[in-house]
Amino acid sequence: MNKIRTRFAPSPTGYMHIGNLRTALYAYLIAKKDDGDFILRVEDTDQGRLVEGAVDIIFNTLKQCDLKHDEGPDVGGNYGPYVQSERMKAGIYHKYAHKLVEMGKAHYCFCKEEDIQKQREQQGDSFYFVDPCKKLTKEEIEAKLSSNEAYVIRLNVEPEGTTSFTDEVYGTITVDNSTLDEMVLLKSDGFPTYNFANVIDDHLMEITDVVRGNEYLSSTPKYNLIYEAFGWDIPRYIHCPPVMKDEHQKLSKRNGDASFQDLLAKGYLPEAILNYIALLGWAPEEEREIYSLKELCQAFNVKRIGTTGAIFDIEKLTWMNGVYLRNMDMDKYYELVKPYIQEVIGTGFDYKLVANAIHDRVNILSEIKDMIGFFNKTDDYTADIYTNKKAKTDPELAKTILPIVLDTLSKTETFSNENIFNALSEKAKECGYKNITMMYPLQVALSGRSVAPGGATAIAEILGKEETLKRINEAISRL
RNA sequence: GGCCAGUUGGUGAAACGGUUAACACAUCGCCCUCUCAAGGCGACAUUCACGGGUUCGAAUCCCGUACUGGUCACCA
Repeated sequence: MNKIRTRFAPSPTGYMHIGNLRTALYAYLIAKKDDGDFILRVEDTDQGRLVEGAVDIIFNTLKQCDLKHDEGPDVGGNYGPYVQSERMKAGIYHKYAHKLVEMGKAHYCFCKEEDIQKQREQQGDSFYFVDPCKKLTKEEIEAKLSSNEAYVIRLNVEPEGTTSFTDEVYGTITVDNSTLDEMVLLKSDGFPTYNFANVIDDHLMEITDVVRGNEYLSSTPKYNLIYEAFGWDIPRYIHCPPVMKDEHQKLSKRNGDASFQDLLAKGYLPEAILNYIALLGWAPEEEREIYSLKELCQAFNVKRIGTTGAIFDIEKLTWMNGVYLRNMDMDKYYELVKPYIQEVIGTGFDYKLVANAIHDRVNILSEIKDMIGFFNKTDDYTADIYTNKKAKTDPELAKTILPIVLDTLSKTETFSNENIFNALSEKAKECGYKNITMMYPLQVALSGRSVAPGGATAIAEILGKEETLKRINEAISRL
């Protein structure tokens, strides 16, 4: 069996959105599952729609996701992407288009846009373009060519019969040839159409498995006609269901929907994003959802790709991101979280202790900011937040509790979480309070919040004895 | 409009003719607990878009209807 070769073939027209990335992921996984090759090819044949920097975004996104491609032109010792506009300069597409004309499988067309429009108006809904240029004699064509008349090259298609192909996901699909038009292969600006360049390159690059979005499902027979015209083998097709924004709309860059870059900026991890999107439209055999890229390579199976659009659910991604953060090696976690913590509280506090305090509650990195703001300065609050059902506390009780806490802590020598906790628990027992009745007012005094990360004693440790006592005093004076 | 495809809970989904219709997110309870989380436990689709068939038996097979999406470019 030939080595599996897949490719990701985006056009550089903007940001990389999640649906795109998932297609890249699937292409990668399909190749890597069988130790095959993954290729990156930029399809920039529409010069009008190019977006500055889009190639870099694609390139960097794949890099950040660790979706490495296996070959490409040499760029400073690394593999760059194949770029179709570069390949065009070498005359590849031009050559193959003209070869098809020689073979009698394609023809020159000199029609203007108005000519086609006219037919469209005459025929109405059941429009099928009949190209008058097909009847041109050799001499007429030569004459037009030598007078530099603009032309395109169109594939010859007989409108009789049917064409069918088998997609690995959607099964066998048959269409009427009368629905297939004589598509343009080479545009009048000399560029190949996407369809044509795509087929030529897939063949030349020996792509065995074409992985792409299901919007190409209905044009696949047209591609096959090109393969057949050349007498080339048709690849396996794997059309992926769309990733949706909601029930009706696909995820798109135009609406500013979740792009990979946006998610990164919000503090989602590439590994978590990849893991999550793998599950949109594909289901593993095992009852498990957390997979590293490597594990995904093993577990992936084309047969389990679904056929329905999947709605992108940021809540589940958020949960999964939290799982990654919690399961991560602690040193790695500290490094990751350090800049977010220090951005808010500077270097005055031990960032590792803060990191520990928020470890179980951070799902996305951008949440950290709001979580720890009170370390700098106690939040503004009103006394009514001392009222807590579970702790059975209220502002009145706080007036008696807080001085006890102050007294206890001022006598605590080694100001560690454990020591503080033990001292306070003991005191609580002595006074006949539940722990929480002591702890909750302390938390409020230190943070100004009814909800704070880590627990009151952990906060006290981080703040240090001096600051802790100061804040308790302030709190008492406010009551 | 023609053609192609899809339709299991709020969401991702499993099930390959016979199960109480898995599992996960979300939601809601309870437990644990120094708040919130995290963790543990439990609840949550009398039903698989609808209507007919086939079958002892259908979410699973067949037909029709409805709805949704895709596609009909010198865009990808």
